Amino acid sequence: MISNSIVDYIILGCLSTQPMSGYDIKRLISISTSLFYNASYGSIYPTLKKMEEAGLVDSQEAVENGRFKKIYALTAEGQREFMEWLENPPKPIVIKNDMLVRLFFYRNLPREKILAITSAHIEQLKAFRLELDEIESLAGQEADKFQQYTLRWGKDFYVFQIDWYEKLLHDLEV
Amino acid sequence: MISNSIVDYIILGCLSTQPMSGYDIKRLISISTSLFYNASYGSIYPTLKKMEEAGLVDSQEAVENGRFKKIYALTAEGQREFMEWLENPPKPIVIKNDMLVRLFFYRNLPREKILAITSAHIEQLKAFRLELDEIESLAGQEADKFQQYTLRWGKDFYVFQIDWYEKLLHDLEV
DNA sequence: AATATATATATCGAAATGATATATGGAGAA
DNA sequence: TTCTCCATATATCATTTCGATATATATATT
Repeated sequence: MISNSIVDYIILGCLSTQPMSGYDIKRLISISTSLFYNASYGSIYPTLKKMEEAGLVDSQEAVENGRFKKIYALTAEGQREFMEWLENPPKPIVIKNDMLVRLFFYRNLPREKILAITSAHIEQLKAFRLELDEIESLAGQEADKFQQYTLRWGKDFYVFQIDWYEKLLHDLEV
Repeated sequence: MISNSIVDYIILGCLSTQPMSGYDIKRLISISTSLFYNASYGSIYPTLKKMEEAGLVDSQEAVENGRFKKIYALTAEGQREFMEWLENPPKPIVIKNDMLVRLFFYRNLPREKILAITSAHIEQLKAFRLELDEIESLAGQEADKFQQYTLRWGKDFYVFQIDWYEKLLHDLEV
């Protein structure tokens, strides 16, 4: 394999648990890694095709509930490639944080609008924080120790953000 | 303007301080927003061209230290567009966190390798945390209150991460 | 004089996103 | 019953973005 995109390895990792379809992978990602690494259909399906050509996965067409399904499974080569990747050190984090970009330029905005947007943002963060409890009750049962750690990270990160913006609000109000 | 990429508004925001070139914008981003929103030349130069065609910026060719330079400035329309954007609520955060993806799959990795990678990751985070002090001494003088807040966020976020992984390390060691 | 680094613009291939197209099965309402 | 809506499922398309590289000149270092 030439490319080394992280999405490749998320997909291999999903298949290391059990064989599944592209749709299943997308859904699994959305209730597990999407918080800290998401992937779209537009990257999952071409990646599966590419990795099948490279011999890292193989597919088997199946009919489930009358519906056509293409089940992908790890090959020995794919398993080897995944384990090799897992031993490597991680790349630095990449963030796209719209709220902080706006904050960076808020000198241009009247105070009351800043307060309103910040308050609304805190409510948004609290809602996302609560969604994680739902995800936990959905996926938490069969999650292993490490998967539970990453869920914990998500919760802690939202608490960090909520606290941070509440402190900002307090600073701006006095 | 049809597109609404955040990068468009980072560029407009940079130009709202003073007229500057694409290279200047890239450098300014790298010591300010890059931590929470980065942009490459491959997006800055085409965006400047697009926005000039849309009438949001205009350019003026100049020679500085014998070198050719294309200085972009905000138009009244660009200023208006930027202010309008600034009043809107932010989009949700997007993260690409390689370390957490790996952690998610660490059930497959021997314990001592997990400990080694985590320790190295903490050292990385500490180094990035220290780089922010350098950035502060570089850009901190002329930074306004809001720009200082975003720098503070960066520092707090790295401290959060360092604490979090140190706690993880402790959990895994006992 | 030679080499490396910083300034500066620009573009390219590869990858990712967000949206949409297509199609079927099942649930519930009219 | 039939109609509509939603979930399942695969796939692709236009647009955006990244990371790398090409090109060229000025300055600093050796």
